[in-house]
Amino acid sequence: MDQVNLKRLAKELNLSISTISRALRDSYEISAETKAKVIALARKLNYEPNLYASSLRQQKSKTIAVVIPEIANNFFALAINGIEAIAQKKGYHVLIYLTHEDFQKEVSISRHLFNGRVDGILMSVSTDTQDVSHIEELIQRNIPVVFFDRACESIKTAKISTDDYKISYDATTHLIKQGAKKIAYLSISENLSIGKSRMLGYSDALMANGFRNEDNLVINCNNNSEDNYSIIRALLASDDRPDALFASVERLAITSYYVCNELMLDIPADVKIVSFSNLETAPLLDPSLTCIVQPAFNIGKAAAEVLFKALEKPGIDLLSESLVITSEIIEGRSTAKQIKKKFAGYI
Amino acid sequence: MDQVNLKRLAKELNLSISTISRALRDSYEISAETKAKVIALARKLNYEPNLYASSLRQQKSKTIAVVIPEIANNFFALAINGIEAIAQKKGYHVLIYLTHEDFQKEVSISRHLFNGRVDGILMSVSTDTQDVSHIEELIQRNIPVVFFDRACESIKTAKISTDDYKISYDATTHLIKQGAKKIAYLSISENLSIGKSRMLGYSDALMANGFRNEDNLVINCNNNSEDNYSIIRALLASDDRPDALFASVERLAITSYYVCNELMLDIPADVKIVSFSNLETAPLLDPSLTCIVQPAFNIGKAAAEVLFKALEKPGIDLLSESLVITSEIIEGRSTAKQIKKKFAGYI
DNA sequence: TTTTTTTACGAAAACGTTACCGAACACTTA
DNA sequence: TAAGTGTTCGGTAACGTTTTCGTAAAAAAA
Repeated sequence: MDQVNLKRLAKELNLSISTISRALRDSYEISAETKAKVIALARKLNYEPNLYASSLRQQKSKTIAVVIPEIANNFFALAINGIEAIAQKKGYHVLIYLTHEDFQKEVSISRHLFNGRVDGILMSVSTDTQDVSHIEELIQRNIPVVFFDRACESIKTAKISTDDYKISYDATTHLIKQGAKKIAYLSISENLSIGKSRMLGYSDALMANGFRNEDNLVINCNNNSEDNYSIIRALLASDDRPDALFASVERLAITSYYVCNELMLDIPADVKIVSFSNLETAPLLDPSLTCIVQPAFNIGKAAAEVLFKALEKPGIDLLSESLVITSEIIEGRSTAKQIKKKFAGYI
Repeated sequence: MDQVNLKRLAKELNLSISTISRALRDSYEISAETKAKVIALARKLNYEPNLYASSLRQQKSKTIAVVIPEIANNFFALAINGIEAIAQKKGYHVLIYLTHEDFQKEVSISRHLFNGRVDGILMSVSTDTQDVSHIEELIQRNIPVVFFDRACESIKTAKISTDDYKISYDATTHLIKQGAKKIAYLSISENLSIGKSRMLGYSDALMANGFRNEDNLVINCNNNSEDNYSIIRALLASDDRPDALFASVERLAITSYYVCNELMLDIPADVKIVSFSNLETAPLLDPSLTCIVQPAFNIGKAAAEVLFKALEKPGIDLLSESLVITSEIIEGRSTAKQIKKKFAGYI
């Protein structure tokens, strides 16, 4: 019996297990001196409560899950940072699950969470999630789910998103102002709510600026980076190639840079590029990239805060806790008007 | 009673709880037909075992912890990817804890893990970890710990690292070959084992190439990015500034790029830069960055594999499972010999 | 036939914690 | 004095699972 548990403490102090438990939880039923003795011994022996026992007993785990498509992506990494900051403050543990944009994996992960593994879930769905019954089942089982960034519209719960429509509209308008005549939109998925909003912002901006319907040039990319390279290469190698790209996610912009390098296309003279991105090095790229920067850390924080609100007040109407946080366009040389000309200290 | 648990299944099938349990675990004591009935109902009701109950009973949790300094860092993000790949294959859950390079937080996290919260731990220590008693206590409590990248030398357990000494030696030699006369080493911590190895590789390479002792120019940076900016700015603004920087971690290289931009210093003509880095955009930077690329994904995978080996065979000698994986130098223009001259398609 | 073995299941005890129900004791109040 | 009240603690039943032990009934061996 070298385990440090309540029984061990009780035996050493000649007290009952329940007294020890209450002393450690600072119950009013225990005298100050007893509490002091118990706490002193607990500290001395490095007592840590067995989370599994107390979770089983209390039917709550002090743990939340974060389900995201990928982690090698600045947006999600920063969001996790925000989530973790709140969770650590609240004394919660954070489980990370990666779907790798695979719907089946997302379902399988959700099923693992069906039975009280976690108290709540923060989720950004994968690109090919259409059937949402696995998420509905979670909610039915009283496990609150809060979406951040990528949400399922049909599910009535909190969604922490950014102003995707407006900022896409603005970014497209920016491209037009900078002289772009033919703008391609690089899409990853039409299923995603954010995909829809972003694409709509793009096409509405085109219409508002006198473009015609046939100018709506949506290029469907996917989750395979080699495929995407081919797709974008084909696009930019064609005779009537666009003179501007609007990348709906960061990695499509990066791929576009590589393609431009290979095809010896000058950014921004031949092709202007704007992208959703949280790249720390965006200003250091050649040329610096015009980004739509989402406040990833704050999105994570906000999502976590809403989730904890739901955990503290069960039965709260989560749908009405939805939040829209504004993004920001950081201009780089990748959408500059003039012929490319470099000088140090730019940006 | 809308909970789906063994009792519920037992009642619906008129069987005992233990029979249900054994049927689901495919025990030889249960007839094929009973098993079939149980499994069918379990599937129909979306039964998922309560992890807390079984963890409590079995004294193991099918969960591992990953303790790292930060997550908004490509190296750690990729390492987690590797870890998660193995964990998901083995049916394990992954808890992420961030220390934010704060020793106290590392201790507090470790203490949380003292009592069976996880079956094993993968750890990359924070820069200011010197006292390692919290880690030793974990091992004493029979929780295997495997270090990756940043290890504590004094602790006798598996360390998955890269060839830091050799690759630093090579990188420094490369700088010298490219014409660098005065090379500064940007350090984050002398405590860290990897810090020591990297620094030693640097200084040994200097000595081997006829540099003198006083050429050993080690600049101590820290975890505050503003501090680092000032430190590097002071270094590069001085009259006898170095003509090359060896950044021991990625973010110091990025900061150096920003400083060079501000001071209008040309990379590589005025200052050459080489850095440990897993930046996906390194070849796209202006100029492209010469990187020491650590195989982050494989390090994570290898560390997880060693940990699972220990979990499957308790009592294994972890120290002898240590592994050294080789890094690779990817040359960019940031260490080019010639005066800066740009052409498309480079790299 | 009787005895042993095998098959297939049930009862119950754990795992460590929390919470409900008392209960002894001192003290106050009617 | 009797009844109520507050304080401080112990006993015990859960939480859902796994596992040891026991035991009927059926099958095999004697």
